[in-house]
Amino acid sequence: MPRVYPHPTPDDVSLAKVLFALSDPNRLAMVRLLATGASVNSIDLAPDMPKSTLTHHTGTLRKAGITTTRPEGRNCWITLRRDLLDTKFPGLLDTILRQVPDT
Amino acid sequence: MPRVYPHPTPDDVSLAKVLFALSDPNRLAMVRLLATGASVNSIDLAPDMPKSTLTHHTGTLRKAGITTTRPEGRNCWITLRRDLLDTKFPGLLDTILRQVPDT
DNA sequence: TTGAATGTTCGATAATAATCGAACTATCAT
DNA sequence: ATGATAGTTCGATTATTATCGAACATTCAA
Repeated sequence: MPRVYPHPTPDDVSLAKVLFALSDPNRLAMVRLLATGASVNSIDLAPDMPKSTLTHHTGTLRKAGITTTRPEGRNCWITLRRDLLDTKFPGLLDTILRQVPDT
Repeated sequence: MPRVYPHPTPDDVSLAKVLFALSDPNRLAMVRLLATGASVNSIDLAPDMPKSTLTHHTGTLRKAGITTTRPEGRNCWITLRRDLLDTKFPGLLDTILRQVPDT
């Protein structure tokens, strides 16, 4: 049975959950790596993070509506849901990605 | 001894903490009430909330750099730190306040 | 088919946060 | 002074989240 990753529909995406997901430094760093729009192998989002912790964070981002997860072989390709986020929360992503990582 | 409310300097305000503070529905609702820029009596930010819980949330917003708290008599006047937020995270507040409360 | 690699799930634990009553301080009105 | 009011602090409890090892499933390479 292949792996399946549910993604919330736009109506199910709430601002509070998006903000919460982005408020974790680990996840914020992941989102920055996805800023170009390219698909990134999940393992490259946090190479030094324990596997189960990585799964936790990628799942949090996905369930919040921030990312898509596409399985391919043994890997997961992660992308930003820019279209959804820009439509639903115009400017939010741009504002957040404009920040330098530390601030 | 009069009450004193420490406010973080701009350099001490981090995006992650701001996002976290805003990710709570109660606090997000408070920020919406402050959107006009007017000072709001703290009690009016959540009239039905227990006092100690209200103190907790107003303190979280203040320590995150989102609001100012100015004591006057027995009351506290709360304002949005729009200047700081717009300078440090341009567009963030506008984006968030543009949203309808439920989404 | 065997073994290695990737990711998930489960379970336990630690850390953090939310909630709120009670006691307290400060302030104001009378 | 006395009492009422607003807000804080403290402490306890509950809820949520983060972390991560171990066992497991899936996929791929040899």
